[in-house]
Amino acid sequence: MESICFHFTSYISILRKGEVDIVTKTNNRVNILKAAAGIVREQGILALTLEAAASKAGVSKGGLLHYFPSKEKLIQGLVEHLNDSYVHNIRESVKNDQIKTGRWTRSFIQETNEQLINNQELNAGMLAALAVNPELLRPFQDAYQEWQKSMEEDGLNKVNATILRLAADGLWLSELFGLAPLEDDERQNVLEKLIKLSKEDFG
Amino acid sequence: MESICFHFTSYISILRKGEVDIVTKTNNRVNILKAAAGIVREQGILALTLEAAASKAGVSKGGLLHYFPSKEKLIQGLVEHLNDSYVHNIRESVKNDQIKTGRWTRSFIQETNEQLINNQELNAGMLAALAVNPELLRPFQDAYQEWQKSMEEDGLNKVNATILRLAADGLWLSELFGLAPLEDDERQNVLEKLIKLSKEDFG
DNA sequence: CATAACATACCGTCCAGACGGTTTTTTTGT
DNA sequence: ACAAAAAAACCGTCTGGACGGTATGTTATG
Repeated sequence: MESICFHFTSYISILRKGEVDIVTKTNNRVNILKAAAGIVREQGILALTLEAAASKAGVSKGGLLHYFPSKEKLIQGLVEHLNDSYVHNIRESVKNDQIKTGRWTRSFIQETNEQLINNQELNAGMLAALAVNPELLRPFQDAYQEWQKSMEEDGLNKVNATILRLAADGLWLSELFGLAPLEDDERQNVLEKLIKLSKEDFG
Repeated sequence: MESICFHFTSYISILRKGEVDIVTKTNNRVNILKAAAGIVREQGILALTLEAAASKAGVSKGGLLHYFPSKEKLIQGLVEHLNDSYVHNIRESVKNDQIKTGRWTRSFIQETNEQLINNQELNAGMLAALAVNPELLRPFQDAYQEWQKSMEEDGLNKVNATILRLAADGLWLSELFGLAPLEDDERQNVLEKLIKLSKEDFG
C-alpha cells in the first residue's frame, strides 16, 4: 500500500507517464534523496547532515548509510537522479516538437523553465555538489555540452542559439539567487519571445 | 585618516591590474575578505573555516574575530564588499556611455562579464552567502532590482532588455557551474551581439 | 540461510566561538 | 611637547557540541 504510493512519486520524477517502473525496491532510496534536496532548499547546504537527511526521510542514520556509504555518495546520487530526469525530459520534448528548426533550443528553454517552476530540487543538487565536490557536477556538465552542440546544429545562427540558451540559464540564475526574479506574467512574456526567436533568425 | 585607508584599499579591488598599489600597509580587514573568498573559490564552502581564513590572511583567529565577530558577519562583510565594487563599476560604466539608448543594459552586460573574467570572487561570495544564510544576499538582490528597473526604462523594448540581461546572467551561471562555458572567441561573439542588440530593437 | 534492509551505539575529529591576554596606535591632559 | 590613559588591533588556547563514519547488531525476505 505504502510502497505503491512511494513508487508512484518516484516514478514521476524519473519517468514521464507511460513507462513502467521496474525497480520497486528503491522507494526509501528516493525518499532519502528527496529529503536531502529538501533540506538544502529550505535550510541551506550547511544544514545538510546525514542525520538530518535520514531523519527527514524517516530512516535511521544507519539506514541512510546503507544506501549511500558516504556523504559524497549521497550528493552524487542526488545529482545523478536529477540529471537523469532533466536529460530524459528534454529528449522527450525534442521528440514531440514538430518544427525542425530550433527544436533543441526550444526544448531546452522550455524544460529549463519547467524545472525552475516545478522542481527546485535541481538547485539544491547543484549547490550541494558544488559545495562537497565540484567533480560531482560532471554528469550535468556532460549533458550540457551535448545540448550546446545540438543547439548549435539546430538550424539557427550559432550565436543566436547560444544567446537564447544563455537567457534560459539566466532565468535559472535569477531564481537561484533571487536576483530580480521575473514576475509570472513577465516571465511568460520573455518565454514566449524566446520561443518565437527560436523559430526565426534575429538581429 | 582611517576612512582614507579604507577608501584606498577598497579601490584596489575595484581598479584592475596595472595600477600602483600606494597603500603598502594593506588593510587586514580586506586581506581577510580576500582570503576567505580565495578559500571558497579554490576549495569550496565547506573548507571555509575561521582558522583557515585567518591563517591565509596572515592573522590569528583572534585577529579575525576582532574584525568579524562571527562567521556570518564574515560572509556578510564579503558580500557587502563585493557588492560595493559591482555597483560602483556599473555606475561608472553608465556614466561613460555616450549612447543613451540601452546604456544600463549595456553596462550591466559588460560589467557582469568583466566580473566573471577578472573577479571570480563574486561567485565565492554568492555561494558562501547562500550556504550560510540566504538573507545575506539582500544587498545584491536590492542592487539587481534597481538595475532591472533601470534597464526596463532604458529606451529599449522591455522584454528585449530583459532577455539581454538574462543572457548576461546565463553567462555567469555557465561559468559558476561549468555548464558548457563558452570558449573565449565564442563568448566574444556573443558579447558583441548582445551589445549590438542593446542599441536597436529586435525580434 | 543468505543477503538486503535497516537500527543502535559509539568514536575521533573538527570547528565556532569564548576568553583572557599583549602590543600598537590614538587621544587627552598639562 | 610629552607622558598617561584609553582604545583599537591583534594573539593563542580551551571547550563543548556537532558531525562523518565505523562497528555491531536485529529483522525481514526470497
